[in-house]
Amino acid sequence: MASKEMLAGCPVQHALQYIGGKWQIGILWHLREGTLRFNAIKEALPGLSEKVLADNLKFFEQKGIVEKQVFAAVPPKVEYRLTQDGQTLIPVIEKILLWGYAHLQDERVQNGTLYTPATVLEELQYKHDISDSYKTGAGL
Amino acid sequence: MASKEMLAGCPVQHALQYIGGKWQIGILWHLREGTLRFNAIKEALPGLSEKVLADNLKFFEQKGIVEKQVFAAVPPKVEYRLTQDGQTLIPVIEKILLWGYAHLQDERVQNGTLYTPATVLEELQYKHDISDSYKTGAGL
DNA sequence: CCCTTTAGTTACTCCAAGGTAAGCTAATTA
DNA sequence: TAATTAGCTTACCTTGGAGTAACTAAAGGG
Repeated sequence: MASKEMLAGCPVQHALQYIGGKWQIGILWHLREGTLRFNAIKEALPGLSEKVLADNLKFFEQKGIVEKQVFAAVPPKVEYRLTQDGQTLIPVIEKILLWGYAHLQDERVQNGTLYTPATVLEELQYKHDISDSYKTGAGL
Repeated sequence: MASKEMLAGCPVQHALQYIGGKWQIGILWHLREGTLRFNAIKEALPGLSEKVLADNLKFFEQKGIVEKQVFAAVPPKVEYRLTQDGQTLIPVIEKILLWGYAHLQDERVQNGTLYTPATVLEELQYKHDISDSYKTGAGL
């Protein structure tokens, strides 16, 4: 994270440190509603390895985006939650997610992969598909 | 672009194809208000090489995000503009940019690098600094 | 005594995004 | 005749984000 050759002070490159990684948005998104244990995040994001998750959480913690709470127990229990600062990223991520979802549908419509009329989708999508999948985390 | 191992159908990874690259947001942002020639984009983004710009424009064109118009002339004249589809990314990018700008300021305030009271900034920033730098492209 | 559990760490590899530099075209200009 | 221009392409190299797998601690259960 935080590539060496970055234009200092560029808001784009700054923001990309937090949301440009393959799993960063997914991790933050799943933390949006509360506290999660390490394994809970991992299981919410199939394909995400322990190493990458640990790396990302360490980065977020160091940047004040995520808080870590360690319980003295064996086996270990560690909880992660967004800080107030971290919460500010959620509306940004929402926008990205909405675009991704909508554009994915458009692509399928043009491919003929999706056979539901686009007009129906436009009605449904924002009221049903998206809010549902946001709640369940499906597709993330 | 479009990494091989991508979870098919994941809206996050889909969106990151378009905004996750180091220069993608910058390129799209500078095209937001109209048509630009190849070199105009290049000069607007110091550090961006011709190869990377060409690669990105080719990707965007292929994906229907950007339109290319070639004029039969020597030396060549080529213009790029956002498609309607491409325009849908601008509000997303705006959100990212605003967050990046604000968070950058917060960082400086905490570092003591920035000596203007935060309360003053909150008033000014969204009405002056940001809209100005957006218009001039400063910091991109 | 060994297995399981959680939350990691360490060592290693890989690949593609990105950076660097040179070459190309063909008409115009000095 | 040589340089300049715009918009690329090609070849090459570097880097770091991400993937894989093995290893760890310490308590509790079978």
